[in-house]
Amino acid sequence: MDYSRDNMAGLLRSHDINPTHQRIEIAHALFSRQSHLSADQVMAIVNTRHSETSKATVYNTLKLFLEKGLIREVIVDPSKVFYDPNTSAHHHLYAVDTGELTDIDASQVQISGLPALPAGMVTEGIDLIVRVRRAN
Amino acid sequence: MDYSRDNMAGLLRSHDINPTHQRIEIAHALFSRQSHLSADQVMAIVNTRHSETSKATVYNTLKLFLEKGLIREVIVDPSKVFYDPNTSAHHHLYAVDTGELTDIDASQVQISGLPALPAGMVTEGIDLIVRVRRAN
DNA sequence: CCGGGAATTAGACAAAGTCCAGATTGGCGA
DNA sequence: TCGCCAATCTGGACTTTGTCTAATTCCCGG
Repeated sequence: MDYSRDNMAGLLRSHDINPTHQRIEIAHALFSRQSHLSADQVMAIVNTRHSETSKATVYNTLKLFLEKGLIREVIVDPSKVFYDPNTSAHHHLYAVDTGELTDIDASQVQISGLPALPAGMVTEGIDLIVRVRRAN
Repeated sequence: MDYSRDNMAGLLRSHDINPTHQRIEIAHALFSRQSHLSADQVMAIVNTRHSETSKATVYNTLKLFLEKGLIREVIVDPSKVFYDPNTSAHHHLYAVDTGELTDIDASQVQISGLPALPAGMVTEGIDLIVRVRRAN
């Protein structure tokens, strides 16, 4: 995959997002790493050289990417949300002591026996989180 | 089940927790309702008549109950943690628009095909969250 | 070059949760 | 019963994550 800045513009456009400088930088930070980042981490990466992007823009942009289905939100730690550039079906392995977050491919995993949804409700997503820690 | 205040003392003792006034009130709030409460909600319930328990104590006590295995933590909403007096195996159904959180009995649900854990790691728990919203 | 809507910004603000030093409590031995 | 001591509780300052707003900047079509 090509995650160069140049290609980010196309990616954004294909998701109906106006590609601006800041948005390209933020997309690049997430996609070139292919890892789970918090808003804080994204801000730090984007502003390494000199301050370029404000906090408000980082939060707004991440929310926009989320709405447009470009990235996913992973809620495993009460203190911060992680953003995941991998939107294909997958689950997560969370090391509670180190805070490390890894993907689990969903194609091997089967979940069966879930009860029917309450009437008038639709599933927005199913999150499966395996919490692990060092054996002592 | 008897979730009277009198019985809370025994419950706490059986989990190796010194039963104090405040701890009994907090346990009573959670267990008599059998529902998922946030720290804020616990504090509001405990202090309905007149202020009796400080914020610090509520947070400390919930953390203590958690360590001692008396309650569980449910992380579904980035803005607040819920505490669950039901520690038997079960999953959760989360209505993203209303914030309502319901239990899913785990006995009917099967999860298969999870990959082996990394060496030296043990599972602390598996959280399965079904996110739903109103169909439009 | 100009006007206007979209995007960005700094900084004030809000809410959840943590921390600390001092005050209170309650159980126990004398 | 009394006084002591460790455990517990407290108010309030503080931190962190995230939101909001009003003012500015950017960019594009004409």
